Amino acid sequence: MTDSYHPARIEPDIQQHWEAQAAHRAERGSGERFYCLSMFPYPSGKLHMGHMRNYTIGDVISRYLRMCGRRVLQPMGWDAFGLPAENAAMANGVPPAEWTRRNIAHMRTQLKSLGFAIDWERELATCDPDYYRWNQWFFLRLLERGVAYKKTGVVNWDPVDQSVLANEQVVDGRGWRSGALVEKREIPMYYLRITDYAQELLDSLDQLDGWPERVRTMQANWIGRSEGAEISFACGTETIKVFTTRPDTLMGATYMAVAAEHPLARKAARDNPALAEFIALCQQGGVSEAELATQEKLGMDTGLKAIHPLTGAELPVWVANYVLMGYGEGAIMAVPGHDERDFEFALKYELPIVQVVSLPDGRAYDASSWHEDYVVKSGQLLNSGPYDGLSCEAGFEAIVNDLESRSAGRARVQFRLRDWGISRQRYWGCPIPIIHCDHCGDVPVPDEDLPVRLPEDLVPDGAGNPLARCEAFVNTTCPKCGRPARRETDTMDTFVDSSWYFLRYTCSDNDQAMVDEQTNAWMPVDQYIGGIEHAILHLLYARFWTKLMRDEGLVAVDEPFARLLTQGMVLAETYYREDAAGRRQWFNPADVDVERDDKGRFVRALLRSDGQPVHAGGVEKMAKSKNNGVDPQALVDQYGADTVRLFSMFAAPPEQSLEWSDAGVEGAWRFLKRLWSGVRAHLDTGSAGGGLDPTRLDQAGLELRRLLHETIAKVGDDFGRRYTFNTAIAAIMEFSNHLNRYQQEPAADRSLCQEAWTGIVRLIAPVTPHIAEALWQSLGHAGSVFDAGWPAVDESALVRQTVTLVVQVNGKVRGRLALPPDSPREQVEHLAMAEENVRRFVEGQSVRRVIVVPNKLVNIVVG
RNA sequence: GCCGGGGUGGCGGAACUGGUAGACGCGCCGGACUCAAAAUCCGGUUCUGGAAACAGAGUGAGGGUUCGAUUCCCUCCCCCGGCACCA
Repeated sequence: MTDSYHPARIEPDIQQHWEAQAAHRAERGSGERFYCLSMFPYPSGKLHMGHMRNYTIGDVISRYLRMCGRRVLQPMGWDAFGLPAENAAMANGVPPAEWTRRNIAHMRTQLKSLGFAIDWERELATCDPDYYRWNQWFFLRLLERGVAYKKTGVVNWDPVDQSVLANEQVVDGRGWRSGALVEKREIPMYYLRITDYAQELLDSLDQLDGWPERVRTMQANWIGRSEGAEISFACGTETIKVFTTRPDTLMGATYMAVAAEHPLARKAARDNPALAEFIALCQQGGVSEAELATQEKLGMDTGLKAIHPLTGAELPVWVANYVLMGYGEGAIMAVPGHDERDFEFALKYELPIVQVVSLPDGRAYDASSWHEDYVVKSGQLLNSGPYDGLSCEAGFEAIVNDLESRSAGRARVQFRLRDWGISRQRYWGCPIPIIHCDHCGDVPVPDEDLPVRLPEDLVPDGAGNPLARCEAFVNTTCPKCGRPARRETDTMDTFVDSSWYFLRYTCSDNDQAMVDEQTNAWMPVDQYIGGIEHAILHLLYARFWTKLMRDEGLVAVDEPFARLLTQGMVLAETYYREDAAGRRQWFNPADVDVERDDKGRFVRALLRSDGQPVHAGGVEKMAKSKNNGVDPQALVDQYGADTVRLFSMFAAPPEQSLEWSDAGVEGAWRFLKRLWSGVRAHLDTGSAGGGLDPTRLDQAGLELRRLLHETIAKVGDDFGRRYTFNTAIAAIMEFSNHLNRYQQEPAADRSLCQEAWTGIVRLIAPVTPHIAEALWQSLGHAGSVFDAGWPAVDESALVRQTVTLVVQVNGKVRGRLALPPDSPREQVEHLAMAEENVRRFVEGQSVRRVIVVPNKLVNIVVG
């Protein structure tokens, strides 16, 4: 053992040793299986702090459970298809395949240098044909079952680049490269019927009790089940079908509104140029919901009249940009009296507003301004003819019944969730295995011809999909009739790739089948860890895909992830200077020095290169745009993997955002140095001397041993149940402070010190595995610390001689009592009253109550 | 706009079931060691008053429930995540 801690010397050796021993192979061990999965990274170039944090959390859990005797699978792979590779190709002229594979190689090296207990034999990349062939194979099964189907969908269209744009490529309504105004355009796409699974996806959320409540709530709201009615309004020879959650307010409907894309709107526009112009206006802008929901409400009368199915009254039909074609029927009955958006619209276009539900406490209705209580369902119907006086519930039922008897409507459940469009007009993705034949139509590629390989040498240029221009790919023959035909050039949404990768890890060596019996042996994933930003889409699609595979008889589980941990973002301070035009130039925190006053408060920040001040821009998510990224690799090179791992686990609990601090890293480094020198000092005193005999310990020894076993209990609880690694580490630090102090006493018991150090080394091992292995051997053990087992709590060591009770008067602390545990209530009260300081506050007042919480607190209520 | 989450010392955070607010770490202040510096070690550190004992205030703002509220309820402010083609 060296005198001081040198991570650069020990870490590579230990990593090589693990590799030589195949220490992280999932088949090792004999205990119950545990599948610990971290969300796989997009290979963007190099590891960032978010990855580092995510995988450290997974590694701590994996290594802790491994020490507890579980057989742990911790795999790793690459979410390797996607837009950034195409953007990099445009910038550098390098094919996405080459760029991606180079990034993977580099990031794999980085992950290895961090010492994660990953079973690398199962590694996969979604851009490998061996992986994506199964996307294609399963897509064909879904097509056979009718789960996959084709229909048109709306996309962002850049008229200059002649390209479909992703939502993030639309900036302020314009294409990010061309600057052209973006238009909505309808194109044919493949969809998956996730709405057929909406009810099951909603219902089984209840079983996911290992998921954070907020994620379940977000998913439930996303699925958005609502009970209401479908109502048909005659409109000339056509019918306008609407869905409403408030059929009870039908008598308050004063106009109809349809989406700009609604067939009726298009028809009406044919001989109405003004309306056609308005519809064209609605086609401008992007398709994202945030954009649609925040735009100004606009509308135009079509001149058409719809017939109210109960009263026969004529209602004007409007086109309105707040009605979405993608939700419900693309048309609504507007009840401005009891819907805020309809109200706003009616007020703007001077449409009639009718109150049909009475307000609570007989409040007066005000048709000139909106009030929240207009949507309440607790009142009685009025202005509703035969339904007057009914409650909303009764009115709902009566009106739906009447509609049904006239074949003008029925009760129906509607989901907010829409079917999943999986077609992407992009090159770097999994080809959709379809061949278009002029004679046979859309023909699935036969299973034996899979995979449809993506050519890997194309370079996108931003103008459309290069795959569509790749003759060698596009031109083929029809599998049915053998005549010349064209391949589909759309690729799959990358969410398809990430919807089942966790299944493939369990059987990645099987080239005959998508999954096998190993899959059912490992599934479900016991613990899934990833960013909160995936709370809805990725997790919902993965749940859905798992159910699809279950219904195909491929997997046994209903739900893929038993327990979910959503980690927070990694943040860092930002610094900038403003130029004359008000543009900000951002400086990396590593290049800035901070001056503080003598109370440690921030005074100013100076750029190291020129000594001149910069502005502090607050703490933000690490991002290229703010130049506040901290490179984990630089820190690993400087301090070693253990220090970086330790700080990232210590600085915040996993669910919260983590603020990066170089000074904090320094603190983690100091702790590991003290740990090293503490063990070193212990070993320098000579032999540990026989076994520990607790009965021969003095007061200080008993106290230290109690702290040791309290710490073992606390750390095990924090690692195993709470997943609050920060408090586990704090407890280990606290105990090691005590131990360092204790072992400097001349009367310190050497055997107790030995027990304590071997305890600490095992407790910290999941977080800082390299130093733990090294110290474990220094303390005289052969073999790996991860084979040593988790330390056991000695219950007898936990017994306390005294407990401290707080004495309060009227809820304010006025004194403390040191008493044997479980002292009788009378004695506690008596001693509390006798306290000098307590008497001062009780004197002259009458004692009304005395509350005693055993072993904790006495509160004397006076007054 | 809609859905979800958060706000505690100079800073990151702790307080797990309504019971001592500020564990642990950073920073800062003072001291030891050193020719000196770095590193290391020891002590102090919520704010206000006080030499101290101690007292008062204090968990985004305001109100409520309770013997007792960071924790439960109501109203408001600010920050962050998601919104279906970023992953």
